Amino acid sequence: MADRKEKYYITTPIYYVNDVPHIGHSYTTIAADTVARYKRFKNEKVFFLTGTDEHGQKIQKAAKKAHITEKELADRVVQNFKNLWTKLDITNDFFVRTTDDYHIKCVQKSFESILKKGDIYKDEYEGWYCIPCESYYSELDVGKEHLCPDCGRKVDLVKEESYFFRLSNYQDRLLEFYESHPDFVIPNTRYNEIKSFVKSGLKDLSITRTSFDWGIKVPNDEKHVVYVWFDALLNYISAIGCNEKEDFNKIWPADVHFVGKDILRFHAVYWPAFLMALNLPLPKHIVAHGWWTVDGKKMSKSLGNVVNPNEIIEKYPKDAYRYFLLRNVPFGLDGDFSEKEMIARINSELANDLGNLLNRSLTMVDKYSSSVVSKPNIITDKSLSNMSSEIFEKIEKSMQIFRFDEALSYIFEFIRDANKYITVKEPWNLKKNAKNDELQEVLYNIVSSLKFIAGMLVAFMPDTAKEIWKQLGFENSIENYDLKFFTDFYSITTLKVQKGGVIFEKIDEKKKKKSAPKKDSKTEETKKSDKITIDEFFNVDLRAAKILEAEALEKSKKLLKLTIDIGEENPRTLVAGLKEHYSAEEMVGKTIIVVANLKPAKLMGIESNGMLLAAKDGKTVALLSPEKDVKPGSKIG
RNA sequence: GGUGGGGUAGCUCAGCUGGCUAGAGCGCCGGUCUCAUAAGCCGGAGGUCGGGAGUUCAAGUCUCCCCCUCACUACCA
Repeated sequence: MADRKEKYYITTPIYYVNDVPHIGHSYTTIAADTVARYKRFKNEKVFFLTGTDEHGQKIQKAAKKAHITEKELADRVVQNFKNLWTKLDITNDFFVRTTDDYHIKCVQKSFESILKKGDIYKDEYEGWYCIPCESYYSELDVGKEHLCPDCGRKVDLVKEESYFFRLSNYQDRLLEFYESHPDFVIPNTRYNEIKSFVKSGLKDLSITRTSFDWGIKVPNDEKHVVYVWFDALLNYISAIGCNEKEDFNKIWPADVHFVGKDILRFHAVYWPAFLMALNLPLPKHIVAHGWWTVDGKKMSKSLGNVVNPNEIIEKYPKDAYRYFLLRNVPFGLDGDFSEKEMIARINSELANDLGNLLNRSLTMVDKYSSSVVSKPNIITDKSLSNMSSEIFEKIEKSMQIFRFDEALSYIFEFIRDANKYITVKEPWNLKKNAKNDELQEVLYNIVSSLKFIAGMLVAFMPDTAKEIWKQLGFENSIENYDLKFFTDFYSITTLKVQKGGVIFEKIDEKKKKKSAPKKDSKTEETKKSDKITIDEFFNVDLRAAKILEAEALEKSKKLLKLTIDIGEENPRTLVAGLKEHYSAEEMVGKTIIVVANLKPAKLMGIESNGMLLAAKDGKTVALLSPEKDVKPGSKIG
């Protein structure tokens, strides 16, 4: 069975269509695309999958709000993703949608098969339901006081018939598997996290719902709809034939599932368990990457700093964007996106080091050798050739562990070597002194280096590689050449170069100004949709409150217990997460502003009645307080 | 609180199983070539390698304690 596998199978997560594509989506997809291209470059057969997750309550809600059907909504958003992937030249072989027929059938079939086996069973799901949020939470989520983790309101205990997946049965097998496959989860710290999560115990998983119906119906029990992960994860097999078609075994198991760290658990715990239940082999690697911050800040809609890849690639070359994302962050860690840094890299690495190397080299070939280089009979200086083999080896190692940043740094190390070589050899002097043989060799070495560089870049910056290729004067496109043509440094016999334009323009900071108004208009948009009426505002009862006592809670990292006067008969107790910013002593006597009509919450065993207002700016937290003395209990508004 | 990472030049980070005067890239300063996108190349700038103690002939590199930070988890916003 295993022998039938023919293709390197690589996937991105399927993206939820309740969202517009942002830098994070593009990063995962570009990373996967890079591996796909790299494998193809090495003459391996590849199957590269991406797609969309289109079911669930959120979509149902959003569609209702927009007065369209769920499918119409999904169709619309899917197009956003597809368009972006086209623009980024993503080379996926297929695009899976969870609303496609084959997927629905696959989920139903898989469900039935596990049901038959006994690892799916019907029971009652007891969940805590928050009506306003329309969401279920576990006992753990809601805590002892049964409050919604999102809005803080009381949740109701709801019993609902549900099908469960017997995840608890798989705990030992999973742990065994992790032990014997230490590179199953990459990077290592994530591997440790997963292991300890599973060790701490697994509960059976509720995998159906009856409370909404935008989803895949459970066979023979149609009031149930398959819930999230059992639907979504199966895309990885539904897209390639669901263990039915001839080709399935040529592709499955997946070699790499690329995921963000937020959905690692589902891929590294649930998914292998589902596969075990289906008697299918497990994927080779789950590779989890970090988050992107923007200019050091967390990306969020409210900050209005969500990076839209479409806007970036309008302003900068697509390859520069790919390069920056892949180069700037060690895979697995969180990365920071800033246009300033991206411009710095474009200018110094792409324009100065690489672009200029191509440019100066071809100019010399034009000037000194009528645009033609040929392989000399004897090559005396093989330093660049030797370095290229070393570099390629290093790149290989880095790519095996998905360290794109390292791989790129090696390529650019070689680019610097080539620049150095030119400086040392001084072709202009060879020309002046009519040392033609030596000059020919030097030019040949340089052009061969560029050939090597183009090959190494093909996975990371496809456009750039192609452009270099064209300027080097190759008649066939770069994809037509075998790996050997690149690893064999002296594979060029003769070449007439076709010098073209500059491949990376230098960017001055002026470009940045253009982005400013764009950001503003975006913020306005979000503001518009978020506007509330005055009545809605006054639903919140804001009051001035005087702090009578304050006490730091010993066991808590963040919490202070405050006793406050808001003009009521008895003082109230309020617990606030301020310990890291204010000491208990300095709180006493202050007049602050609190939300008085918030439902009580129990924190560290103490009931908190209300919430105080504070301004947060990344690290700084500042309490709001009335500018003049007012009576405790004064209304704000 | 538990677990697992980190804390090394202004910035981003390399430094494997302990061993010559602690490295790279960027930024900065100075020099230099001229084929080139005022690019390239060379040199410099000097960082208590988080703090303290210990092991050793020898410690960013091992041990212990402490501080800070990040992730996961718990608890909780």
